[in-house]
This record gives sequence, structure tokens and C-alpha cells, in this order.
Amino acid sequence: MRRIQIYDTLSRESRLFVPITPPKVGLFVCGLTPYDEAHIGHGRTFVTFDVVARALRRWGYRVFYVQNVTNLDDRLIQRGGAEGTDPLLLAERHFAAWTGSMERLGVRSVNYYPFATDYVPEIVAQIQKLVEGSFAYPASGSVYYDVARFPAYGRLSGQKTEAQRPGTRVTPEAGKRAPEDFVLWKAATPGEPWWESPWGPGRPGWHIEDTAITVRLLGARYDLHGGGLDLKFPHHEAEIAQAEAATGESPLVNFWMHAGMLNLRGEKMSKSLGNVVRLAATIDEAGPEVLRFFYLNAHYRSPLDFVEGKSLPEAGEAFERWSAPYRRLTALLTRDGPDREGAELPESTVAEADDLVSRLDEVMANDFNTREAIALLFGWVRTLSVLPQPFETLSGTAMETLLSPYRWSEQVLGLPLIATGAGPSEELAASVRVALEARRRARERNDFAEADRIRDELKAAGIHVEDRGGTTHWELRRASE
RNA sequence: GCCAAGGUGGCAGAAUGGUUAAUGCGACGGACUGCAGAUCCGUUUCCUGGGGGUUCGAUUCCCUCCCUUGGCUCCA
Repeated sequence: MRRIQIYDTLSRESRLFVPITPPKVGLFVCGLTPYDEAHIGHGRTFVTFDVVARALRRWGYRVFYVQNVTNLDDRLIQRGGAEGTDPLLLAERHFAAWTGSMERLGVRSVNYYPFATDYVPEIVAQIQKLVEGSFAYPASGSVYYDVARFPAYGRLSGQKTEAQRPGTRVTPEAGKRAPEDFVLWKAATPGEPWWESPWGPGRPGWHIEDTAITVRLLGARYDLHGGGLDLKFPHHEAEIAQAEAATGESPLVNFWMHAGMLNLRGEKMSKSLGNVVRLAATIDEAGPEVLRFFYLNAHYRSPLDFVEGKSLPEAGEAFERWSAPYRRLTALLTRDGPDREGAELPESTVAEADDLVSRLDEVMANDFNTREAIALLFGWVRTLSVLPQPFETLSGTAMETLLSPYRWSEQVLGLPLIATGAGPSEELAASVRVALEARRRARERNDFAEADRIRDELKAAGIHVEDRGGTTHWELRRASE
């Protein structure tokens, strides 16, 4: 199979990817806690791992992609309490909105979204194992992980434990033996959702759901674990400690992948700074393709800076040019069908297309370098724009050849998004034809004022008109562009 | 303070131990156009944070300093 290099954040190096049981690949990505609207930083992470799954599937792997949903935690309880809503219902609601955004962004590779509260028996069982193995201890109705019992704790993040870190102040929590110990099971508080357990009524801590879910669904060891860089410590550190101690197997995952943060004007988005850019609204404004293009226009591990009023318009310009040949070819094929008659391409062009597709696979196999892939595709845009034969003269087969690098992109990058709408309606097309015919006559009699008036009017209706050579082309564009 | 990831042209953002350091956006000039747009051609001069070191050669490897971002038990 293809040689795939993936950067593993635990070993801090790029390594050859070899699945535990090929062609199967287990992929787990930390999902989110749906206590509020998703922002564009969340979007980046999930588009990243969508592309990872798409690429691996293209290369013949059978990827089982699991992404958990923390549908109960402190924030949900707090928010629910403030709104007078059941936290579980609140989570449900935000989850629905969030998957809606994901769908629009073309994130479709997740196989299963397990909810934390559907895995309480697994969670309790795992905690029990940890208690039995003396990796965890109960204290006043809660259960804590005894970090001192797991020497590898801190290897992923390079963090030292509190004990090794003199001079830091930590507010001690009742019952904890050491400040770095984390809660596995939280004793119930009146009015909050709770489950029965050997330690009394309570609910799961934050970290435990992931390992209870992955041990159940992906096994004690699996191939890939993804998430935002901000989860590296303590969350992923805790996952390793929990799973490896509970199963006795190591390593929990072969490759840790962390997506870089999306910064807003150089600083992290956060509620307290009031600089959160909402995902759904951004998709509305810029269009899902442009946002997805923006994300993939940087390497997934690099920090990416988002500047309002600049980043997306810029990405929009680039995407427009990048996808223009695709749109023109697709329109012709849609109109005439794949069997349309016309000229074939010279051998050299066919070979060039094939070669490009292999190079695309190559750059993607190098730690999913989407930016490099996009750059290569821009080279194809140039090739197409200097092609001696106009698209209109080509056969359906020839057009498919020209589209083949874009087909690769549809499959792997998820761009352009396969259109969900049917395109302009026949009714609209007819009225545009009438308007353009009027404009043509106006131009014929050199009445350019009238011709431009018609063009401006169409533009206001979102119809972009271009005179290319002797013919006039038009297409629908988003009003904001 | 500790840990981690980064610092590349006007901006965004790749790559590489070695001839001219991608690609995009923007700007400028030209071709085409009634104009615009799109496209093409050209320009945007000696762009890899500072300083050391290794090397025939470093932007790439090592050390150090500075700066930015993230994490240090809420984080995608």
C-alpha cells in the first residue's frame, strides 16, 4: 500500500503509518461539548480530520471514524440551569445545530457519534478496573485517578506533575491525594442527572468517556487519535493513563494527531475576550466552500490566523479562480451529458492529468499537506486556461480527463462541494436569456449605457455576466461576493 | 516560571542540506474588451526573527537570545 507519513505528536516525529490490522483503521477524534454554538475554530479541527479520513479511504483503508459527544458536563449543567433547560436536552439541541453545520461544510466521514451518557455502564466498568488495579481511589462518593501510579503521565505533553513543579499554587480539592489527580466519577449533586455506581450516585468525569468508548468500539489499542491541540493536556494525557492502566496494553494509540489552533487576529478565540466567530453564521456569510477552502489552505498543524473582513474574502477570490474551470466543465457536462461529441485531448495532456493525480496523492501522503495539494491544483488551473482547445469543442471523455484532478479533490479535500442544489432553475435561465438578448441588441447598436444597465441589474440579482471572446457567459454567485 | 508549537516577500501560506525559496491574495504595467470582468504575459528589486556553531554549502541540523501563540487541569 501507499507509504503514508503521519506526524505523531507523542514521539514528535513523522513516522510511516502502519495500521494495526490493515486495511482497517480505527480513528477517534475528540468531539465537542455542545453547550453553546460552535465557532470557526471547531470547524477547522473537524474539517481537518474529515480530510484525514477521506484520504485514508481513498488509499484503500477501511476507516472506522468515531467522534464522541460530551453531552453532560459542568458547563452543560450550568448553562442548562441558567436557561431552565435539562442539560441533556440542551446538548441534544446544540448537537443538532452542530451536525447541520458539519453537513453543510461537507464533513461526512464520521461513522458514529457516541454520546457519553450512552456509555455509562462501560464508564463504570472501566473505573472499577482502575480502582481494582489501584490506579484510582474513591473519596467521598467520587473517584479520582491516582496520577502518581502512572509514571508515563506527562509524556505526551511534556508537562511535569504538580509534585515535580515546586512553587505553583493549586487549590486543593476535597478528597484528592495529589493536585494533579483528576476525577473519574463525580458524586451526585442534588438536581443534576445521576447514575448508580458502586461508589454511590454520580456522573462521569470528563476524560473517562473517551476511553470507555474507544476501548469498547476500537479496542485497547488503535491507530489514530485526533483532536485540537488544546486538548493535549490534560485531556489526552488522562486518556492514556486511563486506558493503558485499565487494559494493561500499550500504547493506546499509534499516532496522536493534533490540529493547530485557529487564532483570531493573533489571539485565541474565547468567550471571555468576546471574540468568538460563530460557525453557522460564517458559513451563511462566506459560503461553506470558501470556509473549507480557507481551512485547507494551511497545513493542519500550523496555527492559522483569521482576520475578519480579510481572510474569507481573500479565500473567496482564490476559490473562485481555483474552481472556475471545474464549474465551466461541469456545466457543459450537465447540459450535454458524458457522451457529448467533440475533440479528444493530446496524449500529453492526458498524461499530465494522470501525473498530477499521482502527485496529489503523494503530497497528501506526506502528513496530509492540503496546502501543497491546493497549490498543485492551481497549476492545473493555469494549464486549463492556456489549453489551445476551448472547453466547448471537447468530447465528454476529454472533459472528464480535465476534471480528473478535481475529482480527486472532491474525494479527498471535499472541494468543490458536490452541489446540493440543482443549479439555476429553467425559469431563471429563461429570464436571464431574455435579458442578455436585450443587452446583446443594445451593444450591437452601441447603446452601452443600456447594455451596462442590464448587466448591473443582473449583478444586483446575483447573476455575474462575462463576455468571453464572442460569447457571453453568466453564472449565479453568492450575493456577498 | 514550566511545557509545546511557531517566527518565510505588502499580506496569507508551503517546501527543501545545494542551480532562479512554491502557490494564492493584493498592487503595478501590458495584451484582449465599447467598458468591465475573466484569462494570458510581465513586474512587485538582494523575503526564511537576531547572534553563534556544524558543513564545501543552511532557510533546513545544533546552541543561544528575542518575539508570537497555545497548554499548565473549562477548551476544537
